[in-house]
Amino acid sequence: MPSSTVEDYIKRLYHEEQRAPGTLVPMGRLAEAMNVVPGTVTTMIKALADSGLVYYEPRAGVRLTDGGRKLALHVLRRHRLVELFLVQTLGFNWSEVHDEAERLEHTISDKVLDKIDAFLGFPKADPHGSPIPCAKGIIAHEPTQTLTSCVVGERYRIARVLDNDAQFLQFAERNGLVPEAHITVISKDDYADALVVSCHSRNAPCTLGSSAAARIFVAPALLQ
Amino acid sequence: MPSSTVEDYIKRLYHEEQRAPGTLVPMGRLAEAMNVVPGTVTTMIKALADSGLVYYEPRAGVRLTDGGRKLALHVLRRHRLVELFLVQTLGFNWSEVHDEAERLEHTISDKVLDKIDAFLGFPKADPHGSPIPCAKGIIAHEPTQTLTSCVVGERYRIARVLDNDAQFLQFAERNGLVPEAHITVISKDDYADALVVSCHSRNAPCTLGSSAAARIFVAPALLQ
DNA sequence: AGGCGCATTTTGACCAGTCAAAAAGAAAGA
DNA sequence: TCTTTCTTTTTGACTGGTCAAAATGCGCCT
Repeated sequence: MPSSTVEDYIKRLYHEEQRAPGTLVPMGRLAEAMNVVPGTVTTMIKALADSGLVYYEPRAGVRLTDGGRKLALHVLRRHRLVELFLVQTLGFNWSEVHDEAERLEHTISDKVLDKIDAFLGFPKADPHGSPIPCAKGIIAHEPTQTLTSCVVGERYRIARVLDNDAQFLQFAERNGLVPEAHITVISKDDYADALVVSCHSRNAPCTLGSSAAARIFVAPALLQ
Repeated sequence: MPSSTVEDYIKRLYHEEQRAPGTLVPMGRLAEAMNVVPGTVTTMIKALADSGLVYYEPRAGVRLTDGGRKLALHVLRRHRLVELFLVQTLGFNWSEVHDEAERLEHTISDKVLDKIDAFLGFPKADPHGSPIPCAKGIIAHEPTQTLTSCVVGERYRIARVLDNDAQFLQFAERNGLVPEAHITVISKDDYADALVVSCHSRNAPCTLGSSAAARIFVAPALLQ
């Protein structure tokens, strides 16, 4: 059984890989993501490489092996099912559940996980729109286009909102920026580093800085 | 925040104290309960004494302080609410949930715990009949009489079945020996170390050895 | 009182995970 | 090519929790 520390490294590494697919993740980046000093990462990654979860190229970086990816998706599945469960069944707000899930994802057994999955009706996505990997470790395509690269005037559908900042999630909810909402970018100002987005079924448009806009992923609008 | 190891020591100590109220728990007994060697317990108990959770008398034994008891009851509350939740909401059998709860009890936050408590309607007891401490750390009186000390021929109500052995729980369930069931001890044979118990609302009586009988706690029968 | 047996404590060691700080590589500029 | 700078690795140390085995203390029996 991998320790919860190991699971955390693997999960982080998965996330960092997503941000720049096909490249090795540098140790420094992983250290920052894990909130430890670089030396600690070097030590840990060597151990993970020995146990076959990652491919490690000294002084270049690190990448998940197939086994590592499988573990990452398993952790992600637990995380996202727990998040949805907390929101759907226990009535939590979507901004509160990330930290809770961060701890619970390491202690939920497969047996409990399967019961939760069935109880929720085998859901496809968590409350933030992130796809839930299935038990076999297959995950739906995660959208890659964010608000920052939207064409002004086009209609889009919000697919996913990054969940690691509770404050931002509260802001997003207040402004109707939630999965499945349809929106249009009204204007974009590259110099001010900001854009104005109008949420269909809302009156007041709202303004986002680019780092906030980058947290919102979009997909093509549904017809009509 | 106490580590989950600390919580485990405190919880075990609470259980051992229950078995012989008012006396110091010897280190050896705690070592056995925790499944570690005695030296480990000595080290750990010294640390717990330093942090004020236990009173430690060298070479005599150890006992919870008020602070320690409060923590123990908090852990117990988590354990029992989780057990009930797993049975009631996720459809687990009462024999499966002990081990799951054993891990989850250390990662459930107060926030989640309160939600579960409300979701279940502020229950008073877990699926095995053990009382659930309230949020303030007050626990209902746990019954002390077991099947072994029942008067032959008298009617009793099963109050609680110890939950630490899944096999036994399955056996108990098969024979109707569950909380709130009314039973009568039909005969007792001290030399054979066994007794025969008849379960009201069942046809066939069943035979229990004394160590099994000691796992079943009874209370006065409800009137007719 | 003297010694025996048993529970307990001490000692030294280990593993996982971490940090601080020194050492080593690599890349890039002059 | 030489030097500077930045990242990465190494080294030594520490914490929490554990074990094995030796040392200690206590009660009890004769």
